[in-house]
Amino acid sequence: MLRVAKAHRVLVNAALTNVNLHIGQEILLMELWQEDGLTQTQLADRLSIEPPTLTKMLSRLEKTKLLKKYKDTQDARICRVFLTEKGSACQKSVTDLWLDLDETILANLSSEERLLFRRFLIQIYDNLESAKQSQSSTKNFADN
Amino acid sequence: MLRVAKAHRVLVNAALTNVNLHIGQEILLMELWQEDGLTQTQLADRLSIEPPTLTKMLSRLEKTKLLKKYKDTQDARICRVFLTEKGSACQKSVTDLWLDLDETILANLSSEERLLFRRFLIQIYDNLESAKQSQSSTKNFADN
DNA sequence: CTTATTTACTTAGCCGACTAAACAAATAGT
DNA sequence: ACTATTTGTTTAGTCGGCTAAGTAAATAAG
Repeated sequence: MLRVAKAHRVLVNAALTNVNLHIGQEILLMELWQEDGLTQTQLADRLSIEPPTLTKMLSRLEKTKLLKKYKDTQDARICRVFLTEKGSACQKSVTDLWLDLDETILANLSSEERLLFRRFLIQIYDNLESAKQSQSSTKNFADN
Repeated sequence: MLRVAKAHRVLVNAALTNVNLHIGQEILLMELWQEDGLTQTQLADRLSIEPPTLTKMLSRLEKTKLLKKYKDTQDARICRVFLTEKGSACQKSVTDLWLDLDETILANLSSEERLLFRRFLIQIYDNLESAKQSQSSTKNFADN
């Protein structure tokens, strides 16, 4: 599975260089295409990354003028992230690229098989999540 | 699938900190446990990583005294990588950890389902590899 | 009202991954 | 024999990921 993930990563990376993006930046943009003006905390949550990682990514994306950060008017602690025109513009090319890759990945698999594979992935994800839960709870226990 | 890979990574990482290893270092050590004294090129090939990545990893593992590099006596360009006693010693804890995680991942899946899942993964891996092939061949074509 | 705590984000520093470019040693061409 | 090329590794610099520690603003507690 690790090999699959790595091979996938390599292909995504190669495809993204044509759009002048680095790997990881595309899924951040995808969240914004779905909902613009998100808080950094919301973004970090949806991407399952830590806040410091997000800070760096945002500053780089801001440098390439794909997005902008604005302070919230209600709460001065909060920064909201907005797409620029350039950021909105590259949506189609990236989603096309993504759909293409999805199709090559799942070639030679019937729709039943794809569904089954998806079910397995969900099961495994749940297993991992519950393992993480029990792990962190024992850690909290040790803290007392 | 990306979420699964990421969740997996998080758990591996948490487990490895107990053994004082960083993620990625364990699979490098696994290759050496299987065959000691490998060339850096061989190692990079087996890990599917680029030589510069390996150089850094090795220098860090050498700093923590888990392995040593020696120049080949036949060919002065070649460096061969050998485990130290400390490097050999942590084999059991890591493989145990790995087997444990494998079991938690695949919980609630029958052996038939596991086999099927494995088949899917192999199919997808092949798809990715052939896509990479066609991609690099068009690139070579463009170079002429 | 003043202090403590929580919340949102940033900075510093480490690691794995990459590319591009350099370097050194062995081999091939002439 | 001397140059050119290939092969093996390293250096420099970028990016995504993390933790630990810090800052600033909002809220809770006294």
